[in-house]
Amino acid sequence: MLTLPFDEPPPTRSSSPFRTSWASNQLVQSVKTEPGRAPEESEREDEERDGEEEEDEEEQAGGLKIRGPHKKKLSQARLDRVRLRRIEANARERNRMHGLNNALDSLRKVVPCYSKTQKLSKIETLRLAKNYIWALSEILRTGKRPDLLTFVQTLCKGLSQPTTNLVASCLQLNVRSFMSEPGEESFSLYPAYQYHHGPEGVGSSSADSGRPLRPSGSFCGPYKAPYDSPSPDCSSPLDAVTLSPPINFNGIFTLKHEDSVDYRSCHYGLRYCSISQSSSAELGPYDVHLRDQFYQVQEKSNKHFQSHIGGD
DNA sequence: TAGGCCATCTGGTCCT
DNA sequence: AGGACCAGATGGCCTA
Repeated sequence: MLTLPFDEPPPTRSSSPFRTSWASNQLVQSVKTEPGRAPEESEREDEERDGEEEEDEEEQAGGLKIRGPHKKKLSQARLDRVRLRRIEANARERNRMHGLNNALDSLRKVVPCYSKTQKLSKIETLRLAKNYIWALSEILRTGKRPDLLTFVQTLCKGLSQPTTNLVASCLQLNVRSFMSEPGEESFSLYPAYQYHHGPEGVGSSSADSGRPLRPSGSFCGPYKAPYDSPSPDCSSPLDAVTLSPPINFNGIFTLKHEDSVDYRSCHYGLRYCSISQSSSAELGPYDVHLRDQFYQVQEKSNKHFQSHIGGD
């Protein structure tokens, strides 16, 4: 019998059959009885264990070689050693995957819409992170700030509907406003501004009324393609005309998080962004600021936006 | 109940 | 030889 050869406690998932066999700490037995283990493997090992004098019977089936090169018979001691190594390898693999999952958790915390209660799946986390990186890098590259809706659209490219919904709800956007294909009749935009202030505060889109969606000189001018280069998913930039709500997404969204995030500990994006003062000013409220400037700037930005809304 | 997601085991490959 | 990495297989859990 082996004791746990690993410094890490067993995984917490008690329902796993592997976990059960692991917890039982019955080395050989676990090898024999592990669910999910191909039965023929166990049989093979039994043969190997029992018939050392037999000449590789399992390698021949109807005259066809079904396994690799001729193998030497393993002594019982060697067999035990192989099993031990297998179990150690399993533990290492488990730890490796735990490390990978920890890294993914870290990633979840620094992409938009982090929530402990509604975790993004692994694949969605990676996709969102990729979109996020791409969008931020485009902002830095062009020095232009896209409007919120476009930013969200970019973030959601390639994401599943549920994740898209999550991002949208985090940003308090009407999902339909950016899920609809450009050109579709239903492509109306009801961003957070309307969400908060009602339709009268928004009016209709500038496409069907002469009235701009926001005061001139406000945060977002009439829509322009926000990015010069295609998105990572090779979609064309999405068309949108929108009014940007007072949401900061300089890597940090003002979101409806169930679990509030301590942004001071999440200085994602800020570490590796060194932007000039001028470009920083140009970027406006959504853009990357040095960490120690963040709260100050955010407050200013929101005030600025509020004053526009109030005066409209 | 099907499908998505996940944790784990496993054997193969590559590298040191 | 042994560790890291990878992909396939398997089975459990959860949700629509």
